[in-house]
Amino acid sequence: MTTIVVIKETTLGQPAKIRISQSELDVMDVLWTQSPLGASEVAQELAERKDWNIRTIKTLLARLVEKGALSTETEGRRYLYAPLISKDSYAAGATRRLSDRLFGGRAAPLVMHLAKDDGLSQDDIAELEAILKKLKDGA
Amino acid sequence: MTTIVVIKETTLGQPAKIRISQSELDVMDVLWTQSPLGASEVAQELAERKDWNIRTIKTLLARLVEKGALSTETEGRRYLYAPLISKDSYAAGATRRLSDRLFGGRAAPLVMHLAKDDGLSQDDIAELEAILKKLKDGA
DNA sequence: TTTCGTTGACCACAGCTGTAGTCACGCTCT
DNA sequence: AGAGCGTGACTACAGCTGTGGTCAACGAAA
Repeated sequence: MTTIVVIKETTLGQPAKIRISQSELDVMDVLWTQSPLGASEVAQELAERKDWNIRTIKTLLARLVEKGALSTETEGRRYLYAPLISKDSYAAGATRRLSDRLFGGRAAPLVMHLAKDDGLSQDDIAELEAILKKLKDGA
Repeated sequence: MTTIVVIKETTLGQPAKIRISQSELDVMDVLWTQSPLGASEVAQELAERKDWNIRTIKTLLARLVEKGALSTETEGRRYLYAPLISKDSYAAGATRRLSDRLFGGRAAPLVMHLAKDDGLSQDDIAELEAILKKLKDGA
């Protein structure tokens, strides 16, 4: 007997290119900081930065669930939302895409852009040097 | 007599947040490499990478002109297109936005993401170290 | 001169995004 | 028991994006 195992694409490689829009990212940020939260709690957190109607936030939450970026858990008659993808992995993907797309995957020119225009403080520079040292030793 | 000089917003600060979409960026890339070019020449360059109908490319060119990302120059009865914003300045803006949005403007975590996942070769590391040294000396 | 291919101008249309509105349902307060 | 209010489900709608079609005009080829 032959067993055929079908692996969904979404389980391979990148976390299934979920596209998160700008506004959606604002919502994700809240839940990356603290989760799970209900819609109104998310709204409360966002209120400081965004002047959004609660419906707008609910729409964004629903879209994120639909896209597979958030999970829901029922609590009473409402949902509690929590991220399904970590900020770290999202950031890694976004960074890589930018680097590939604009700099042919090379990090140096990217860092140079950050450096220009007051992008890097002395602290940043020190921190980067530490990272590089570790990388060199490690590899 | 008083002379009033009106400086359009677009001439200040950032190059007037022109939003360039993914596909549009592919077109810009061609013209950043070589310009000015007519639509069919752009299409020819893109043909190697993209399977786009010439109309699609013309639409993208038109939209980029409309957005102020490209200039046109008439040659006979066709246009020659050329970038109005440099790849460098676009890349700088995109990098800064990413860094601000995802890493609170700090470069270090960004570089760490590049480092993970085989993002940095030994050459890259050496290059970055050189950049950092220059930055430290310069500042 | 008739035909043809190329060009920009304008149009199309579905999916994504930003930003809500409406609705029915079930708690909570009176 | 009735009135509000918060909840998710569904709907709306304009602007952007991806992708390409139509059309009239013009220059080249036959």
